[in-house]
Amino acid sequence: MSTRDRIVGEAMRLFWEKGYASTSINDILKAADANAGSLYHFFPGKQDLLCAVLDTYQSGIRPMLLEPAWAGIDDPIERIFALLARYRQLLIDTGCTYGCPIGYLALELHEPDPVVRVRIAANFDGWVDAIEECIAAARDRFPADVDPRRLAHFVLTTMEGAVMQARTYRTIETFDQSIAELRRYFNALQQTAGAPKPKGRKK
Amino acid sequence: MSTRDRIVGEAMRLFWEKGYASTSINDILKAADANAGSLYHFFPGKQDLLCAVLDTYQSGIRPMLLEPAWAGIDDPIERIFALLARYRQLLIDTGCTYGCPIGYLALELHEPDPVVRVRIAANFDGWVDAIEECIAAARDRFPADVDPRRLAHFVLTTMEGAVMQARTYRTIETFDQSIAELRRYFNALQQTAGAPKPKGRKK
DNA sequence: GTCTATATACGGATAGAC
DNA sequence: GTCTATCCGTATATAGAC
Repeated sequence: MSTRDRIVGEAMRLFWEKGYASTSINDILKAADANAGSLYHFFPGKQDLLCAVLDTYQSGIRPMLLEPAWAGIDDPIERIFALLARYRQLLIDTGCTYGCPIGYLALELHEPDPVVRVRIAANFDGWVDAIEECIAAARDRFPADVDPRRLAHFVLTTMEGAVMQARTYRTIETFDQSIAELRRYFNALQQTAGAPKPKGRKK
Repeated sequence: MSTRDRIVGEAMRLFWEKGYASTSINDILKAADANAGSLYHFFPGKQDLLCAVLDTYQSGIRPMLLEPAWAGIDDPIERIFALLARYRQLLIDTGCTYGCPIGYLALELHEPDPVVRVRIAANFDGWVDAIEECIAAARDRFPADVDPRRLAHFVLTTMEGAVMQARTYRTIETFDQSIAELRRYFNALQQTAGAPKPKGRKK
């Protein structure tokens, strides 16, 4: 594994565990067993390293996040909740301390440089894209006026808000309850899908 | 206005605008037109000042947040959405940069001292209490198996998640859409309230 | 591309006169 | 309770040999 990859990987882990501001260049160097000269050879500064981390997250959404979460699950709606269950497991594994690394950075960096902000937004977009695909695949279970992308953003809203509370209360309870409410919302939407529009239903 | 109050007030503003870590003691001193000696006369350290800020937020929930938001609004469910509209206005007024100061701190402080974390949780609790009261006041509009506190936490979940996205995308659109989905969920719950439990309905 | 030593600034916190 | 000067650690970043 190259020095560059080690630096990016350890930075990714440390930004997640300690936050961006609280992680010093020295922390990263020690964890990656590298020297300052190496880091500044690859990156002009700390922020550029952050950009590399965010790019790595983005390109990892499908192979590292979605594919493991969706293995063996075919129903598109169940895939949504399987993804949310991954975040639940992440919280459980860390004593409800670490949740979504992107959401964390999104709030920690108050007025980030545009180069950083667009990358955070791109990560959210990639996540929402995946949820939207699931909803679109189950399109005929929902009322016609349900907007798949809007609903997908709402799933992200729920996940991030639920993670925030789990972290604050250091308990999985509020997370589970928020996901349960989201599930109930999905059920309610699907129940009302058939009745109001009995026109042109396929098959 | 006392020096102490000026220090707490400016710290509150700066923590909100720049974050806790990025706000230096010197920033606060300059903004409050005070000296280091004064600050350390009132507070042992920066974290104690943060605690004072969080206590101020908590005691201000009703007079500073709920009462203005609820002025002239009697319907308990409309009160919930009126409160959410306050956060919307906050985002609008700041170019979608600053949202809920508590949620911000909740994610910025990764592993905060227990003294800090319990104060963040207390702020969330106070907020959820208010929402729960609204839902409880409209209890008979919802199905019997709706848990008012659980649903109240879900409102907080939605608000915080929606604010996070508004900040990231620098647009009010995703915020509005998330609130619209929450409204739709509330409507769906209320529509199903009458039918499944026609027993002992009052009046 | 890797290493050590270091420049330079700023952080939180303190001392002690007034 | 207020003020100035300052300690001391750590931060990001750089210089320059290898």
